[in-house]
Amino acid sequence: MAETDPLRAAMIEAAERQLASSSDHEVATRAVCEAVGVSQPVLYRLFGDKRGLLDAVADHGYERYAALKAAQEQTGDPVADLHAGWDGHMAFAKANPALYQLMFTPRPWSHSTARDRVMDLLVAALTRCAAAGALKVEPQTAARLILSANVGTALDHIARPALFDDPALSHRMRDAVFSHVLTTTTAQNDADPLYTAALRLHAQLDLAGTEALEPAETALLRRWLERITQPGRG
Amino acid sequence: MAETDPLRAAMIEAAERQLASSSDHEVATRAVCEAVGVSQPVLYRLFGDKRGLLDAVADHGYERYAALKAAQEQTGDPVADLHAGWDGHMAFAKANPALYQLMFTPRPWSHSTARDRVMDLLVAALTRCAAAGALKVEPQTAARLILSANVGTALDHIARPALFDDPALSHRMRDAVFSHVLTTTTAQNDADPLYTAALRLHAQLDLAGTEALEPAETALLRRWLERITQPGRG
DNA sequence: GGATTGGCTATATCGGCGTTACGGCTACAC
DNA sequence: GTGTAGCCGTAACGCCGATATAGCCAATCC
Repeated sequence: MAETDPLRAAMIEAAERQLASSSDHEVATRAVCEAVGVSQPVLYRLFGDKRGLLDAVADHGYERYAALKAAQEQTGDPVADLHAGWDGHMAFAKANPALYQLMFTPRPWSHSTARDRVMDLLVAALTRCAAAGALKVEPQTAARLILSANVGTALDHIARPALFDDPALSHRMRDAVFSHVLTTTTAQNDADPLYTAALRLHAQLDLAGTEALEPAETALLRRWLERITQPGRG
Repeated sequence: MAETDPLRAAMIEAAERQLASSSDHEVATRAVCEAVGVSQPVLYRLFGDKRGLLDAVADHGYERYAALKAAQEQTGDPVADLHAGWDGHMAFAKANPALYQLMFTPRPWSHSTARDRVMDLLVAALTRCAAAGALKVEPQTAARLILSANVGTALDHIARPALFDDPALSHRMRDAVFSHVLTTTTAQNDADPLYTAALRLHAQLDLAGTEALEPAETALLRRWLERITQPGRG
């Protein structure tokens, strides 16, 4: 977090600019060096490698992504925030396609944590939904489903020449995944009330904790709840 | 289809081999040339460009993909075939991750038609479902949804260190998307009977055609059906 | 039958890339 | 003042994609 090196930040921004403007989504170390007026060895001292530079660019992209999300998730309704989060994700992908691919497409030997941190954000938003009793599955599982669908839809959007039927596709996918992850809002679909109640309590413990139980007791309770919501782990 | 140039095929296979074995999912034109015993100008004569070679590798990957699918979709039940198709897609991605990314990840300036042809295959499978009255939306829309979800899930699978919970995630996603695209098999969910009947008739016309109407009449009928199933297009 | 010509090949090369060894510079320690 | 340690730029290495050039071989034509 203490990213106070101005030179490092300048090189990251230059790299991101060149990544966005280059026609083949490629960036040359020489170009970013002479863009900020330094020579190549400083790049290798700061980032160690070209991959290190790209990882830093991806992490910087996460910072912007997180800032964009923090400026938006303010509603009291967590499922409304979840819907807005999906649309914000798609907007981010459409606005910065090259950076998006750098962040969310699998790169070999990548040490960037952008994707994992995005998923942490999503898990947090989903935990708030679970605390409100709106989640049918564990937040981790739901997050992985939602993020995968979001990435797939965004990459499809990037690959196409940006045809006309964009938002319809995205919203269709969003509804499809959400309806398999969220409880139906109109009629409280309690197919397995014990399961959903355990999920809800677990999320509440994650969010606020409790002072009524000792820490050891709370930990044991969490394990019991996990055994209810993850029956396969014995 | 008349791909009878053995040298071209050998170079494509060499490139695919090196792509799969290289740690960074990269391939060098020099390496594929000396792997088949020719020099670089023949590569540029045959493929014009490195991108041309990669496009050819991607298209060859589609050939294997299509062969794998043709050897499998034999059941009389089209929705069962659709489920098997999803699982086959995931298996293909798991078996050849580098080739999969080459085929399904957006590359700038790519002239490969692998992704489009995969979607054509999917549209055909979905048209069979629509002819059986099992589809709720147009085959094109359903295909784009399914393919996007499939790619997103497969890339998530590739990015992760291949943890344990693989098939559960994939099948969850599959069920989520399919249930928003297929009619519920247990109870014939005819929320909009006219719409679904129009879809079904359109698919039947695509599959078999009709001799009861003149060609011009059939064409007009198709346009009417499309106006029913795509009310936004005026 | 021998010269010619056109297609195809390999050699050699160019410019650019990622990466690093090396020498010089500055700033501080004693 | 002198030694020293860290930092920087210059220059170079090896690899890559792409190409100009020259040689080869076979078919063709007089």
